[in-house]
Amino acid sequence: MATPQTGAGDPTRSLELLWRDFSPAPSRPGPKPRLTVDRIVEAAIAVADREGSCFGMRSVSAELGVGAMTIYRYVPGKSELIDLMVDRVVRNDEDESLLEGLEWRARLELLAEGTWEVYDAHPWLLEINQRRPVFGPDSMAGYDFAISAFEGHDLPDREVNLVITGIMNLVTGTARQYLMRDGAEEVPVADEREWWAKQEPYLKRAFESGMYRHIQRFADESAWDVTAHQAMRYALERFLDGMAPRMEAARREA
Amino acid sequence: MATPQTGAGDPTRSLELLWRDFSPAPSRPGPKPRLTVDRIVEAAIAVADREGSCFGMRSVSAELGVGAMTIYRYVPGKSELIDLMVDRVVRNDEDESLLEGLEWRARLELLAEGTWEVYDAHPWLLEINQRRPVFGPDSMAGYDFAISAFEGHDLPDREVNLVITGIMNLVTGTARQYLMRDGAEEVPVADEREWWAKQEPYLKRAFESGMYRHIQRFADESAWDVTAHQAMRYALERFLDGMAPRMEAARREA
DNA sequence: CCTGAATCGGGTACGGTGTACCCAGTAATA
DNA sequence: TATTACTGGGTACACCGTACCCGATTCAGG
Repeated sequence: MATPQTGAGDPTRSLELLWRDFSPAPSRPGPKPRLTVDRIVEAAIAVADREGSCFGMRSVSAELGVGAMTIYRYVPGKSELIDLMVDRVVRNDEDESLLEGLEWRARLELLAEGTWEVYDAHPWLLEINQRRPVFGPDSMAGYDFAISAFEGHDLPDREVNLVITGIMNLVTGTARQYLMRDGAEEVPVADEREWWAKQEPYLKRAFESGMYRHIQRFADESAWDVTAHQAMRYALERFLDGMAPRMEAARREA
Repeated sequence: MATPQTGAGDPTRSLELLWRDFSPAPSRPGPKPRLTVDRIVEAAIAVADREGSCFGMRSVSAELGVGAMTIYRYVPGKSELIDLMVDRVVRNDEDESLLEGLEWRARLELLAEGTWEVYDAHPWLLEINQRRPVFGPDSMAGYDFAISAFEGHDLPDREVNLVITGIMNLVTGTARQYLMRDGAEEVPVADEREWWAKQEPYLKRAFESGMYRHIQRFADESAWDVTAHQAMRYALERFLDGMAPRMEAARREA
């Protein structure tokens, strides 16, 4: 049984670490610290990526080759560490000039694809309670980019907000259904097909029972051949189709 | 730190329990069982609802007034119990005749609202790994109802599937962002407003730094006054707007 | 009726988690 | 050099899911 995470520890502590300035510390007595917060965050991400599901603090310590409790000198607790990991992982070093001249739709698609890629690379993100997000420099930059898609349009701020969260939630929701890894210790159940094969006899019996009238006509086997990314793109495209007339109406007359 | 769940234990065991028939058991030696699977599932749901975040097996035992290990006589483990809870919680006892004559759009909105209500009543659902879902009688009925929305239309099976999962993921994603409870032991951080107030000084400093050019023009305070349900509805309506022309094109000529 | 067998509920214990706490060693300051 | 703040490591605790064992209970067969 995996032990996923709640995220969002003491926000003050997290925020201090997220926005910490890097001015050289005044020289102080005592041994020089062997670690840095950045190295710990980096290591924790590596561990979380590798262990598939959630990670343990002891694993992070081991990754860094230090004692179990040492990292607590740098980071107040696991929740705050997760806040740091989240902000680190959404960092985007792409050259902003590449976006020059992109339409709103292309920009929002880019937003969705970028978010998708992050989830694809770091599925453990999907197990984190993202309610009450703690905004760090990189999450902020992400939101800033999202807003840039609406330049040249007079869509009300409130609606801009709704659109962005809509897209994010759509991507997150789909990613959660398809990308989330199993807990580390569980049997990997080989592939998807085997999973459904196990259910088949029960489902078949259910169909034959005569309840579930509509599902019955749903015979086309290939209906189920949907990749995670296709599902996300389909929902996204329909959503943007629905946005199009509104964006057109809000286009600022030059 | 809460300990959310992975769901999906041994699927065979879960399926056996989900689709167990209720023919009276042949009389066997040994004392009569004091509990039933149903009572355990019911109790576990009550505990999960009350404890806000995830529940412990010992709490379920206590709720039923039995020893810690007793429930393991009825249910193989926590994961399988969760599978049962999920199927129980999506049960819908509404009279199907109420749906008579509803258009596809109204039906899909009903699907979304119903799902939303389930999440609202049982936020712990949002912490469960729903990849590799185990289909029980009630999940099946839910899917059957979803498909019924497409009656009288010749939308390809594959696309029907995409639409349904799209809506479900959209609702789940939004619910996850807004409805998810904090872990039980964490400070409740009172209200939402206090949470953002804590972040404000940092965000303000960030704005003043001059990076984040776009977020800066985003001055309308009321832009953030969005309820969870409004966010869900907005995304849903745009999605359905995008669906409308396709549904129109697929309407079966009578 | 009695006896054997199967099942039940409860208790103990194990390995895992996050982390509070203490202690010895280190290195910059006065 | 003496002081002092700070570091890293180890131990220990409470909690989790649950494997295992044992005595009590109640049926089926003789």
